[in-house]
Amino acid sequence: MKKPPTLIDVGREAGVSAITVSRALRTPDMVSDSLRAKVAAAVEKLGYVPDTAASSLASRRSNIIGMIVPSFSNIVFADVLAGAYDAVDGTRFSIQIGNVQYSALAEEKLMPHFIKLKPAGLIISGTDQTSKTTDLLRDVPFPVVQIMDVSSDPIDMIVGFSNYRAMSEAVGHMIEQGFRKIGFIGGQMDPRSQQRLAGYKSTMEKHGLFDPNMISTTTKPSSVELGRHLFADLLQKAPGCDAVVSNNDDLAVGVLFECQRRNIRVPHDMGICGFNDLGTTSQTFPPISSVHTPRFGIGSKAVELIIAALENESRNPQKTFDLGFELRVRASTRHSG
Amino acid sequence: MKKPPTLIDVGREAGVSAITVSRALRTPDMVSDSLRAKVAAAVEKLGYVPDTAASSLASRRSNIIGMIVPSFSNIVFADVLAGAYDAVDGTRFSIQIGNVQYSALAEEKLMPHFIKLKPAGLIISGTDQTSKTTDLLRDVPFPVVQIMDVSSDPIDMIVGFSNYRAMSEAVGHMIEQGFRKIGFIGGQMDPRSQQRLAGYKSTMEKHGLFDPNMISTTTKPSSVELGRHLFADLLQKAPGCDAVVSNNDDLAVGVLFECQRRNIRVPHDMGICGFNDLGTTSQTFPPISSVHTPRFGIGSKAVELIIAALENESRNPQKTFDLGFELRVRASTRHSG
DNA sequence: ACCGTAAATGATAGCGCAATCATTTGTCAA
DNA sequence: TTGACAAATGATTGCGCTATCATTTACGGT
Repeated sequence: MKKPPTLIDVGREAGVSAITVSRALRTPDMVSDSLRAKVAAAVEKLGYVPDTAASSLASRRSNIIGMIVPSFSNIVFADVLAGAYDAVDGTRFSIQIGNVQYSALAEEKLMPHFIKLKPAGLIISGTDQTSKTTDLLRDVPFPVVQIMDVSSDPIDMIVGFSNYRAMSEAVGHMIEQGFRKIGFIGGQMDPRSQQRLAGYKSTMEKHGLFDPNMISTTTKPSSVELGRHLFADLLQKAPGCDAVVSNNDDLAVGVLFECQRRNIRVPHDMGICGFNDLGTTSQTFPPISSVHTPRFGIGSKAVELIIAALENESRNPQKTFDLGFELRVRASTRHSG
Repeated sequence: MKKPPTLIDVGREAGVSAITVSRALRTPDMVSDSLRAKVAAAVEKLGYVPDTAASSLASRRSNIIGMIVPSFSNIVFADVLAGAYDAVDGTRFSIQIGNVQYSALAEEKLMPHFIKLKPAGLIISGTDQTSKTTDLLRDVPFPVVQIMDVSSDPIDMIVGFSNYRAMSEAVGHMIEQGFRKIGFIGGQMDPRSQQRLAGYKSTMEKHGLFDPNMISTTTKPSSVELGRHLFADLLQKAPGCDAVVSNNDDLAVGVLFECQRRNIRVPHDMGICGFNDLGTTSQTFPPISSVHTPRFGIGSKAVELIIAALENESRNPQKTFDLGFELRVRASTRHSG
């Protein structure tokens, strides 16, 4: 294990000083063409790789983009992560993930450590941070992007869609299709899911259809199995149910399976609408309607905003980026047609 | 934005020197009880958080555990990540994830950067690194754990299960149940999936049942939709098929949906067996048999091995950790019974 | 040729911490 | 009480890089 080369070694190889090499690598248009070529050759020959720790220490900033996700088991965040990683690919940035398991308190505890990384930017989920977290983040010298939601008062920037309107539209569609006793089931009732529930509630109320017995939720993590149980629970509390909307696709798939088991015909006897459009719902028999959400795009957009904020002196004045949603109507909610 | 406190500030607050504070925090049993208490109070009062960049630079090592995964979209790795994050929780270690999209070449390119982090350890998937990657990793001053496989010749340590034996057992079970024309479908045919295919092939051959027409694979990412297509393809190539095994659960779920659509009765007309037991297969109607794999356990064990290797001077001589698998027999393969 | 200016490169110092070596304090046997 | 030794604490230095300031070189107008 001989010692890896430093800037000094590269400089010696190229016949220049270390600081010049540093410049050639970080700000290539500030040096001459010939130098750039010499340095590139020396880097290649020696296999030089920069020391990020030393760089961070000296420059008082790192190329890490911090990303705090509530969970790995929810495939929703897998897509967001994929988008984020896609956007850093080929740049000098890298991503550091923190997992806080849907706990705002865990997030608060994690925050000082992420801040101490002097990251290029930070991505966090939703708008329901603790006030301590919010206070910290409002005073931080790097861009902060909240994701998966929209808000008129973001900490800094926010990229997402309106959970409230998305669910409202889904419920409106089902009412239009002639469903009347539409139940709501929800797992992992985090703040975004609460907004979906609010959208459900207000739309039902607007049509004089709301009945609190038609709601069955839990804080347990969402899963196909949970969907079956919540649906069974719902049928017991509100036997006349003719449709279900859920706050996540896996619940909706569970409802379909339970219907198959009980010989409940979909959509004739029971309409089903999922949320997020995670891929399975389009493949079931019958296919299940769902609200498609731009998860990958949210991840990549969040990263792009951070990189852009760093490069442009004049920050983009736009703070809220609503990437929208799209109701994908499938057989499971075609009642009247 | 006043400057965050350093060890010197904490030392001043506690009435000792900076280096003593450093010791009190890193090696608490080398200092007196009273000092430990004083330092803890000062840290608390000032809100001191260590600077990882400075620490890494000075100590020539970091507390980062590198983890290279082939993909985020495959839920298999979400579980592994969850296990790994669970195991670092409460320790001084953190995880840095690299995503290489099933490309050994991308992995090779990423490797020098991960090594330059001077990580506490590195976790990589499978045993099919490029020879350059292997050479690099054999000469590295930190523990390396390969996961998702077993091998008699790991780079350093390996945690997983035998993909070959797992699939062999699944196929053996189906033969035992009276299925004869058992097809194999596979998406994302990475090296582990190739081993599963090999297990299928050898077991079929052993019983004189092998027919190359009953294999339908692709390198496209596994999904429910892909399962439907591969199954349709299989039925065309081998119309007499009476069962299917897949290299991943989502394919198996797709097969079930396609059977429902075509009015093929499961298991009467068609047996189905999945792989990984990702949660949905146990909930379908009928439930689908699958091979349960210890994904969470693999992630946590890999991290624990790295932490243990760092703490014990005498490294554990055991290098291979076979965490096993478990065939979960469900209705979809109960043919004879 | 000369100066002024811009472009290109260099020298120095310090980021915050831990490795290393040095010193002080405490403890106990004889 | 003293000396020997261990335990506890301190001083110095440098990890590899970049911020900052300083210097050299290039070049065009007069």
